[in-house]
Amino acid sequence: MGKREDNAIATRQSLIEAADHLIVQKGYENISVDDIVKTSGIAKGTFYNYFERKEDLIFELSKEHFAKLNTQTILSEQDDPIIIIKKYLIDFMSVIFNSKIELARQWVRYISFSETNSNKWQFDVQSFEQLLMKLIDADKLKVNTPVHQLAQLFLTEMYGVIFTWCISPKTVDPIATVKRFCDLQLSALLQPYLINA
Amino acid sequence: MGKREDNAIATRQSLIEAADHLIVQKGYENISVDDIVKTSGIAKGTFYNYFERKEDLIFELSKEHFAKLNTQTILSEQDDPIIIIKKYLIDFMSVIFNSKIELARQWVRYISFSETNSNKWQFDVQSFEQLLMKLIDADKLKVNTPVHQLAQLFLTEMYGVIFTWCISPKTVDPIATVKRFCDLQLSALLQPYLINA
Amino acid sequence: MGKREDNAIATRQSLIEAADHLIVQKGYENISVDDIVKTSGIAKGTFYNYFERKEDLIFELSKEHFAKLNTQTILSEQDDPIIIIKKYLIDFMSVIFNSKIELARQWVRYISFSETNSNKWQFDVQSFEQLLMKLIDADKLKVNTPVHQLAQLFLTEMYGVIFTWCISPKTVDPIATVKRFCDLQLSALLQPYLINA
Amino acid sequence: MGKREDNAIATRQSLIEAADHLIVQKGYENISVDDIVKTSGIAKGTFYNYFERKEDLIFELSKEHFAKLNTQTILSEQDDPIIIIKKYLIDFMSVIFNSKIELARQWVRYISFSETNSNKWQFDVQSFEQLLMKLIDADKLKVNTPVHQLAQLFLTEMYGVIFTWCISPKTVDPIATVKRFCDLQLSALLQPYLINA
DNA sequence: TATGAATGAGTCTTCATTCAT
DNA sequence: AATGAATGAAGACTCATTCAT
Repeated sequence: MGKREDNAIATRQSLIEAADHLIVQKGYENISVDDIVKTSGIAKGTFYNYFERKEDLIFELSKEHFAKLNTQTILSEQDDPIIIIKKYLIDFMSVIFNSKIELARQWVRYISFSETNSNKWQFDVQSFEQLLMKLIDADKLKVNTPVHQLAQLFLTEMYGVIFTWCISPKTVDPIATVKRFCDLQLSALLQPYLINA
Repeated sequence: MGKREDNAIATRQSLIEAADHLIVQKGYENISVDDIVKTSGIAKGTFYNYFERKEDLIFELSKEHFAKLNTQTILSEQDDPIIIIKKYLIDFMSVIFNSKIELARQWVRYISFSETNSNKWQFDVQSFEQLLMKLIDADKLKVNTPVHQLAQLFLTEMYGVIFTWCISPKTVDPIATVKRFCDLQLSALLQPYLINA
Repeated sequence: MGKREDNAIATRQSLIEAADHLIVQKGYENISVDDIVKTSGIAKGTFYNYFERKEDLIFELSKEHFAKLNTQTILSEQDDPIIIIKKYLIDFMSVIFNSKIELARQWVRYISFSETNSNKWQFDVQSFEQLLMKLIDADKLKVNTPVHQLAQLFLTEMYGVIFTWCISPKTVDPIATVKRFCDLQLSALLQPYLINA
Repeated sequence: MGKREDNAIATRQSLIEAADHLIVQKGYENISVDDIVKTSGIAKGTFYNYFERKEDLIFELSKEHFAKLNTQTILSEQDDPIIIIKKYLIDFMSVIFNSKIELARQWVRYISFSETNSNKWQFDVQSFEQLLMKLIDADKLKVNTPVHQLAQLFLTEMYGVIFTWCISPKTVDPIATVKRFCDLQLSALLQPYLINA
């Protein structure tokens, strides 16, 4: 409501943005509260009015941060489910590819840090499951499609591409790899579950 | 005659083992030289007789770990190339699975840190290429098999499995995932290149 | 209203004073941040709120010391330029002599460390040049007096005295040496440029 | 006698030379026993067979080191004592000037470190006293010449020149300064003690 | 005598967190 | 709610010295 609340929200946002900015430059492990408050121009004490511990901001951040990497599930009006899925996967990879590789690396490092960071993975699997379920609802896939299994399988491939890209950006082209994956395997994998119009 | 030399080697080994032990418990970033020397019962100064900086030990460790994670390419006397490949991939994953998950996590974090660590990936791809070439030589695959492409594809999947396992060990079962991958996709992918006896 | 600011200034001053005190006792190279904070009763971390590195405090100190060592050029109402100059040189030396010898030593070591510390020397030469020029203006020295040359000559002698005093305080008496220098050489050196009333 | 003794002397010398070499590069305070033994290729333990403590070598070194800066008192067959003295002083300064300025700086820093290092100064004063006494013996100076006083006075000037050269090598030309000093003051100072042939 | 591994006190520096203003 | 000075534990690294071989 009031101006005060707005200011408070703005302050909080400043801190998050500063941290976000710093993470890309220095990596998760190497940002200090000092860095954050200096970058945001906010007093150190103020930081602790908003976050009980540094970790809290990091957690907050991961939500903000990886939201950027989330694909919008837009079910195109396309007919062919294979093309729909291919588009989805390419979009998914594009979002990551278009971010800087450093961001992707930080993400890999962060996400593999501990089980508490598995949200993104869970979320991605669920999103893909939803896509498949929409396709089922739209009578484009059979009701017995093993939604969860396929989602895991596809996402595993996606994560593998991201990972190997981080490892060897010169020899791995993420988008091309996804395209190849789709062309080589998609129809084979989905064949049993397709409903032919 | 090498009592002193033996002791020296033992000391060095103690340090490495202590570090190795601690990494599994606390993770890469959270082990201190103090921890290491206390665990190994060696004086702090001694540490620096063996490693110029803490990083050097970490590097040393990574090398050991990488070595551990290398699969022996043993071409079994099996007939069916699909079974041979499946066995190879399962062996590959078993080596990693049998190491502690913390070790795998450290490896993921380390390997994704920068391009300079891409050797393992290159090595793994090459190893798999060699397997495929052996199969070609043994007249089990056609000579036009796209060796490099397939190797990248399979290894990407493997790396994806490792990665997602690190992220979400409770929902991902690496060995089962590899088996499922093989069952669902191997024959489809290799079909065009199989030579039927 | 500046209670906090006042405290901060006091803290900073405590640190400087503690360091100053320690330097006299132990010498430049032998004081540690630990010593300083223990002496001043301030927490170690606080030190680094005020000085980015130990060196910075040392530099700060040098500035203070240099300031202390600067002689006030007060042109006395004396008639005889020789007496005026003698007084000036004795004053100059007294300032240094009255500081502890350790301080002088630190100064010698600091100032000779590199060219970047040559300000004090330049400043001293200029100050003496100004004295001579005032004497010219007051019609006590001829206008063709080689101001710069004489200034360098005299100051070289002064610096030599300080240096040898630091080396051998038992055999060198700085004030007496300056007096002797004046008595033996001043009239001879200035003779050509004196204006007799 | 034996080979053993020779070796021992050689080892000792190696250590001194290595330290000597390092001092010019890194300064008195910054050389470590480690540096010394690495440079000389001798084992660390061996160092302590020759010197009880690091300081002992430093002391040893100062003797060797500054011996280099000692002028050979060669009484030329010149007639005029003023010219003889001038030549001596210029030689004195040349030795220092011809060494690198860094060496001179180290020397200034070292020599001013504490009273224990006053040998060089004492030695220089005595050498000059000897010169003056030779001139008295040769009937070129009167027997009532204040040998010690003049020696101190001249050497103070010399040390002043060295010191200011270290401080401001760009504005101070040691040799020229000595020449100027001699030309301006030598005859005036010696006048009372000259014996005219 | 020569060796070099072992030692541990000591050094600088960082940083998350607290708290009086 | 905002501030920023104060804190002290913890970290990496150095180095003169000892001592068993």
